[in-house]
Amino acid sequence: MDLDLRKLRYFVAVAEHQHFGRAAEELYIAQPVLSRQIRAFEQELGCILLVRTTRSVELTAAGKQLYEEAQGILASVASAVRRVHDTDRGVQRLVVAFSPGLHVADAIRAFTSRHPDVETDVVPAPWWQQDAPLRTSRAQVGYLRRQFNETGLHVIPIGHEPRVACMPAAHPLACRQDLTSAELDGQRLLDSPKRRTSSLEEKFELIASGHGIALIPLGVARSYSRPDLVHLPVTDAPEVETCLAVAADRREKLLRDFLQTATATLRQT
Amino acid sequence: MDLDLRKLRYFVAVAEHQHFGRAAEELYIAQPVLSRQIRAFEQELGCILLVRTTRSVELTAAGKQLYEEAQGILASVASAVRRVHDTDRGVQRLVVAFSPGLHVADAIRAFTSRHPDVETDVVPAPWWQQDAPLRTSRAQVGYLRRQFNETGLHVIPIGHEPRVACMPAAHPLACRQDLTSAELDGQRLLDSPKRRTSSLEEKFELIASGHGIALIPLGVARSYSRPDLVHLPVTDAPEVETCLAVAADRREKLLRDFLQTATATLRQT
DNA sequence: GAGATCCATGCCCGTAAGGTATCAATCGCC
DNA sequence: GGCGATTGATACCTTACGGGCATGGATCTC
Repeated sequence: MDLDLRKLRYFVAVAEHQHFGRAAEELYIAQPVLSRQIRAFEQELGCILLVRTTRSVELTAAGKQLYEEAQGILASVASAVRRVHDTDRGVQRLVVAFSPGLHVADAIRAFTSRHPDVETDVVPAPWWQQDAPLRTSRAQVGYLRRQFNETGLHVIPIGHEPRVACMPAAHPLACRQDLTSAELDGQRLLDSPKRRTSSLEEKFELIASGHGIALIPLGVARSYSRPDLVHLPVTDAPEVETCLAVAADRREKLLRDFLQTATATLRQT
Repeated sequence: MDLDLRKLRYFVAVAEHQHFGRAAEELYIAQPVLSRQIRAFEQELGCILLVRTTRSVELTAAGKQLYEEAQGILASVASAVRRVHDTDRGVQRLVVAFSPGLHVADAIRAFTSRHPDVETDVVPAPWWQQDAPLRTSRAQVGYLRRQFNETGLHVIPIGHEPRVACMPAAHPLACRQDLTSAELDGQRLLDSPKRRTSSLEEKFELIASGHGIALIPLGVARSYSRPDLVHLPVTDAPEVETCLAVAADRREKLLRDFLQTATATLRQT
């Protein structure tokens, strides 16, 4: 079974755009090539991944499954290659996962000044599965919002964040100063870590187009502001805890140092 | 960065054989092809993976790193493809990891007779990291020896196993009926889950060639017997616990059913 | 020093990936 | 209902790369 990563990447592009033309554009290849490659890929795999008409491209069940799997495969290949390069060049590296809106810059700056020899990277943590980069050892430590399965992870709480209601600027409640959760009762809420296939951007798109409103952490709201959305404090909504997390079986000195530096940085501010 | 899985497989073959000719033979390609592919692979990666002389092939540090990474990548690609096929065909599958010498056949037979619609697979668990297949979700449940990090796993003890001393047939102690651990004091012991790069076969090779002796679970000794090695009971060595393990966040009905069937099977025997 | 072993190089061929031009089906619109 | 726009598929050509064979060149053995 000689799955080809090139074709897998092609498939991912098509799956994401649901459009052969745009996917081809992104991949810098001609559209007919993409059509043929995808068809060949389906034949190699022995199952149909996409249902195409001239007006739409949709994923089949197998296609959806492959798309999910592909995320992990491509990401782990990329980070494996990076680790090989690191080993080759003899550098140590610390990869920090972060949830959007949490600022890791201070801690990383402090850390790199103490360890100029260690290279650092940051990777975003998917909102629907904050712990994924830690579990797949793509990152060694994470600045995360505490809404994930903590088994096997060591978690250090570092703060709190209020939740705000995110709604279209045209919404009847949008002119208010703040809200209580009771006032949101009648509203359709698009809620959190359940639907695995949608990105934050998609979620905002849904909200902007009037499909509902959402309760999101303040930091997320700040980092994704759009003119057609407003964010209102919800006075009695439970706060979100933010935390540092590391895989419980990691014991490297580098990690301990980072945690120490990070918590020290927090205490100063 | 367009890493090619074919070349990665080629590299793995060479790394395992440390010999281009034999690797090529295993891959059913000509040796010159392999030489060129590996060289091209090194250029794509931008680092040297192998130091070759006409008499030996050795992995560089980067090569060793890549070899480690490759194991995981290739395994996860293979299991991803299988899951895609499963989704396509609409079948459910249960993958059982097992440590060598633990017999899972009864439980699986009982399970499949209760769930003829569910396909089952078994995969070997690496001795130096029994929990790996569960952590990478390559398997949903494992028959393992209880010598791994249990955080995030749900563990059900199912039995005990004595340890035996494994030594060359020519060893001075080899004629004994049994031993006590005190008698092993002077001996060089090759012990357990530390060296991550060696297979069980290599370990036995080391023992056979007189580099030391090892304490291993009886079941392992039984399933890997060689004429040039003998296994002697060590009367006071601590026993190894065997167990069923599942990822703590897995809650599928299928898994519960399997655990139930498996423990019931144990009680009968 | 002769022979064996083993990786590298040179040369050839076939397949498959990529490009351009074009077709065919569907939708929107007047 | 017909026309144009959009979009995926097909046809055909070119190029690049994987693979095979023959052979070179280095190293170890005896």
